[in-house]
Amino acid sequence: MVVTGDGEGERPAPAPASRKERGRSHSEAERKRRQRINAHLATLRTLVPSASRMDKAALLGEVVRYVRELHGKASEATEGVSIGVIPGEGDEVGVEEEDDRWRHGGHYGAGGLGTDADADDRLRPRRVRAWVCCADRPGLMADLGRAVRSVGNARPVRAEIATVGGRTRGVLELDVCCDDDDDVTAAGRAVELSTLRAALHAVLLNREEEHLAAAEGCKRPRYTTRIAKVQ
Amino acid sequence: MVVTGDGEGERPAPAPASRKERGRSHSEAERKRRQRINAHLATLRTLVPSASRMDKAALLGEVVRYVRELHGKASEATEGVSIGVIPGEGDEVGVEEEDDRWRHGGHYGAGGLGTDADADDRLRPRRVRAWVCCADRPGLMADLGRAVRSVGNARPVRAEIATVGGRTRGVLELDVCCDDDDDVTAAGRAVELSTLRAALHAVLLNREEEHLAAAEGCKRPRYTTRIAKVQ
DNA sequence: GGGGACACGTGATAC
DNA sequence: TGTATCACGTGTCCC
Repeated sequence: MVVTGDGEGERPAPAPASRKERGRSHSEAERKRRQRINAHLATLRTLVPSASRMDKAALLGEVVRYVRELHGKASEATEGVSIGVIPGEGDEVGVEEEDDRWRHGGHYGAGGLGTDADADDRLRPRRVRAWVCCADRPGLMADLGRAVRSVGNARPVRAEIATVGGRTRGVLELDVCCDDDDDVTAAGRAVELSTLRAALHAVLLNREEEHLAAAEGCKRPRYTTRIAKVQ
Repeated sequence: MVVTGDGEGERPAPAPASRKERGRSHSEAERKRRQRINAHLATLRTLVPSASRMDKAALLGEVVRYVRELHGKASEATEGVSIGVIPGEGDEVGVEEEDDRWRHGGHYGAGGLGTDADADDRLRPRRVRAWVCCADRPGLMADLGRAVRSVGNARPVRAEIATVGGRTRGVLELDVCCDDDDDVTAAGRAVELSTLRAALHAVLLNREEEHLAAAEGCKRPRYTTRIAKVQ
């Protein structure tokens, strides 16, 4: 407890400026600083998707994830232009869950405080990467969009579509979030993924002869790559 | 100071659980929480460019700016398909620096605490937007990538390339960062930009007759659009 | 009660 | 010297 009297009874008597006054301006400055930080935190809460009603620490974790998500894309674009999206010769469709999440260069201090992100790993939306490679055709984009929407509460995070020589490859990254009381069981997750896979397979099967012919007509390699963020 | 004895001398005697023990576990948990937050903060410090050696509040401000930067790009892509990237009829190349930076919806609290991000505005990487519009041809992507790399320490943040009807437009956004003791003079900045511009001009001039002929051969417009949905 | 999360005031410390 | 930041322990409120 702070002594109620204003006099400097005993003690080393640190300064001529009344100790009480100093303490007051001090705590006031500290309060200012705190609310500066919290203001920025509140701003971040509005910026980062689905970070409302989050713990302060969890919010920061989500911000880390979000920044990594975007930051990673940028450096990926560095390598020329994302060769991963270049379409191959064969038709294919794939869906995979990325659970090797951001384990690069974390360096959470030297000490033993590496357990901070373990708790909310469970509740976090899981990153799913889906791709399809087939002959290009008009309406392919729309079909891919439909495929994405076919799986419930999947948030498209990023999409790349490249078309070269009439062949198209689309790579989608989704956050499949199980916000509320959805089934987070392995079975529930699997059915969502298979739904997405089936939808993409439908996209693949949709190629028609006229489109094939059209693709034949244009031998010249044609790139169209697009890096987009959807929130 | 807390009384050193373990006994509950007088006072309301709050609980049968030794008060000292409770306080210890309490402060311990609080410390745990603190270092959880700080760990995420340290991670953010490594993720956000030029945010090392920054005040905790300033760091968060920078994070806000960074997230807004990428987030803004995302919502830009939302409008259907970023019509800005649709190629026009004439060949052109451009380089411009975006200095109207993120002055939208700041709302840094109502008070006078709006001065925290002013200091590091100078050291921050500047955003450069470069574009080229020409006839499509194989290898255009590679050439653009080369053009980007031709200017030192330029980090590609985002790239869009759209090809329609044989005409291609590529828009690149770069962070030209002057981290260490590089020349931040106006002359130094100008030479970097002109280097980039020259490289892009070389890309533009590279169109050859065979590519033009090839472009004639494929009349069918080829779109690459994007699913977009923003909350 | 017990645990988590937050704001607060305070001592230490750097420029 | 004042004026920043930071970590710490504590009180308090809410599941």
